[in-house]
Amino acid sequence: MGIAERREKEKIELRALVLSAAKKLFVTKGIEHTTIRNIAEAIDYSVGTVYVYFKDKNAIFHALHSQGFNELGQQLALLMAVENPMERVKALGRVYINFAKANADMYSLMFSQPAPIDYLEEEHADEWKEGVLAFNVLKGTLAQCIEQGYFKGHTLEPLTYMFWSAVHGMCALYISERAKGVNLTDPNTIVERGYEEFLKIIGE
Amino acid sequence: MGIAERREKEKIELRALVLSAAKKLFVTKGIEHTTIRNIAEAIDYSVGTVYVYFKDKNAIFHALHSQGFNELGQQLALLMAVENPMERVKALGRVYINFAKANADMYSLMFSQPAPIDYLEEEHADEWKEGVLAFNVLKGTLAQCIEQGYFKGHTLEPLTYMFWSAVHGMCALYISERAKGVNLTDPNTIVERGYEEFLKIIGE
DNA sequence: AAATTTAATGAACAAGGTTCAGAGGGCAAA
DNA sequence: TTTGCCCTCTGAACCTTGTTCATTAAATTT
Repeated sequence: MGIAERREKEKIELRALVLSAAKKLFVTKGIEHTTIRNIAEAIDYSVGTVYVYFKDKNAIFHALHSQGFNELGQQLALLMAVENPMERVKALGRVYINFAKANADMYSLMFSQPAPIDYLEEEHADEWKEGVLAFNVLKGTLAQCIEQGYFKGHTLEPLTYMFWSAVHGMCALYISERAKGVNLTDPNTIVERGYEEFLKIIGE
Repeated sequence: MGIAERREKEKIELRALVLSAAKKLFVTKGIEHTTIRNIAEAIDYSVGTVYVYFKDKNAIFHALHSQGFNELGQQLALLMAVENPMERVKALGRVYINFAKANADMYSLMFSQPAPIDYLEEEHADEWKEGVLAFNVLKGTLAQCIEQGYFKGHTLEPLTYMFWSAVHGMCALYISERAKGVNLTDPNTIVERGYEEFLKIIGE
C-alpha cells in the first residue's frame, strides 16, 4: 500500500504548506488583511485548494493558534530541568517574555480576541489543551515554591493567575503598541524592566 | 442665527445616534461582524448617511475607543479625592477592574489589537491622549507612594508599567475567556482574587 | 417664487469569503 | 493497452461588505 501512503504524505505536506504561507502572511499583513486568494497565490495553488484542506479561514487561524501554544509550551517545558522552583518561576517569566517579543505577531495572534473565540464556542469549548498545559506548569511550580515556604499567606490558584496576568499584560501592552503611546523613556526594554520590578516585589 | 445652531445640534445628535447604535452592535456582535448596513438599519437611515458623519468604519471605532477611555479616565480621576496615595493605588486597581468587568465588551474594544492601531498609525500617532492621562494618574500616585517610603529600591516608570500590566492582564485574560479554558474553581471572581494576591504582595 | 445650499439616498463598484460542477491525471481491472 | 473510477485541483460564480458619488429632496436664502 505504498501509493496510499505517499498520497497521505502529500496531503499532509500541502496542508503544512498552506499553514506556513498563512502564518507568514498573517504575521506580516495581519489576519484581517490576509485573503484566501493571497494564501493561494503564495503557494501557487488555486483558491479552491485551500478550502480542500481547511473548512474556512477560521480553521487556518485555529491551526496556527495551536501551533503557537505548542511552541511556547515546549520552551516552557524545557525549564522543568531547573531544580529550584523559585528560580524556575523566574525563568518561566523570562522565557515567556522572550517568546512574546521574538514572535510578537504570533503572540498577538495567539491572544487576540475575535477568531479563536468563534472557534472555541462552536464545540471545542473546554478543550483548550495547550493553554491549560502551560498554565499547569506555572501552577505546579508555584505550588512547589509554596511548599518551600515562599508566598506565605497566598492562595495558589489566584496567585498563579496573577503571575500569568502580570507577565501577559506586559507583553500584551508592549505588542499592542500601547506602551509607545504612553511616552516611556525606552519602550523597547519596558517589558524586561517591568518584569524586574515584578521579581523584586515577589522576592520580598 | 437660530437655524444654523439647530442644524448644528441635529448634526451632533445624529452623529451620536450612529455612535450609540454602532456601540451596541459592536458590543453584541463584535466589530468584525457588524456591517455599516447593520448600523444604518438600526437607526433607520441609509448607508450613505453613515458616511456623511464618519469617514469610514475605522473612524467610528476610534470615536468609541476614545469614549471608552474617557469614561474610564473619569472614574479614575474621582479617586484623586483619596488622600493616602497607597490607598489610592489600591482603589485605582479596583475601579479599573470594576470598569473592565462591567463594560467587558467596551474594554475589549478599547484594547483589542487591529483597528485602533490602523488609525493611530495614520497620523494620530503619539497623541493617544486618554491613555496617557490614565497612565499618568497611576504614575503620579505611585510617585507619591515612593515619596512616602513605599516601594524601596524600585524605579517609577517600570513599576507603573508593571502595575498597569498586572491589572490589565487579569482583566484581559478574564474577558477573552482564557480564564475559563484553564479550568479555574471560580472563573467569575478570579480577577478580584488575583488582585488580592497582588495587593498582598505589594503590601510587603 | 426662484435660486442656492445642504443633507440624505441608494445604486453601483471593488474586493473578499465560500461553493461547486467539472477538468485532468493517475491507478486498477479488463 | 484500454477503459473507467477515484481524487485532487480548478476557477468561475455567488453573496456579503466597505465605500463612493451622482442624484433627489428638503430647507433656507434671495
